[in-house]
Amino acid sequence: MDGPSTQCGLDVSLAVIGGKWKPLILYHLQDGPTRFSEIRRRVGGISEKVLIQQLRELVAMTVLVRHDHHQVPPVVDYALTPFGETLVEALVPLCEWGNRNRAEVAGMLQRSSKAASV
Amino acid sequence: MDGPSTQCGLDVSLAVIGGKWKPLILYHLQDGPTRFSEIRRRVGGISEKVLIQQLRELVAMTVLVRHDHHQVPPVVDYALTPFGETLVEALVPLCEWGNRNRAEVAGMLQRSSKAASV
DNA sequence: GGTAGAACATACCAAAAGGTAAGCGCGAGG
DNA sequence: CCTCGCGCTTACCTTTTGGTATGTTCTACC
Repeated sequence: MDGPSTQCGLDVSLAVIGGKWKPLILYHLQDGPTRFSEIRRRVGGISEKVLIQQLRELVAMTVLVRHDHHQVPPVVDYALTPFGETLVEALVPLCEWGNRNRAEVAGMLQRSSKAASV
Repeated sequence: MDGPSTQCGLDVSLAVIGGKWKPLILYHLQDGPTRFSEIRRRVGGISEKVLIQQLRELVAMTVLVRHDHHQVPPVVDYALTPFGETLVEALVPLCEWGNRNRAEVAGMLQRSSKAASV
């Protein structure tokens, strides 16, 4: 039942980084292992529920590893796996594209009255 | 009101290629101007309503141009703009990543019982 | 005449994604 | 003792997204 859409790898990537937050989360994990609350602060605007959800999914895809320090109060951090790092690298051009065209895109979003805080 | 998420360009890119279909559509337009019905066939699995919707948005973002041949029955085609081509280029690594890891990711999706026709 | 196909529009619906709010066990700090 | 913060969980609700079904205009084909 493979549809004709199975020729390009984008469907695969989208299955991994789909959603509003995953790419952002990965981006903010580039500097090494990061604690849950720190990720939350860095990403900004994401709710705890959604963040955990996304982190779990990324861990399930072996893009991240969760490290529980077994302390109380809880100390847990998340880090990119080598596999995850290859993903982040594939994400870089898109990130740069975004930076290059931030102003332009922001302007367009405004004009189509879909204004956001971009 | 800029949140801390405004440092990386991914939010901008996501604003343009967000959604389940846009990256696929762009991919399938690489070979030049393509007619509506042909895009639909190539992408596969997308409904007319959604395709038109996505195409309109991409046109609004000046990623695509719509060319109406003013014929009846209707003949219309869509093509990447130079701007759109830069986007597609930024998408290439992600596409390659997907192809390299198709099997692995497919396996993981299965194991997490989220099976799809990937 | 009936049908098919082009490129849409429109109304309505279901599913998914995301958001809000509350609470939990527990230790540190006031 | 009260509260805060940690890393979650749960229940519930709203928004977004995508999908289905149908209709439209017109031409070509059988």
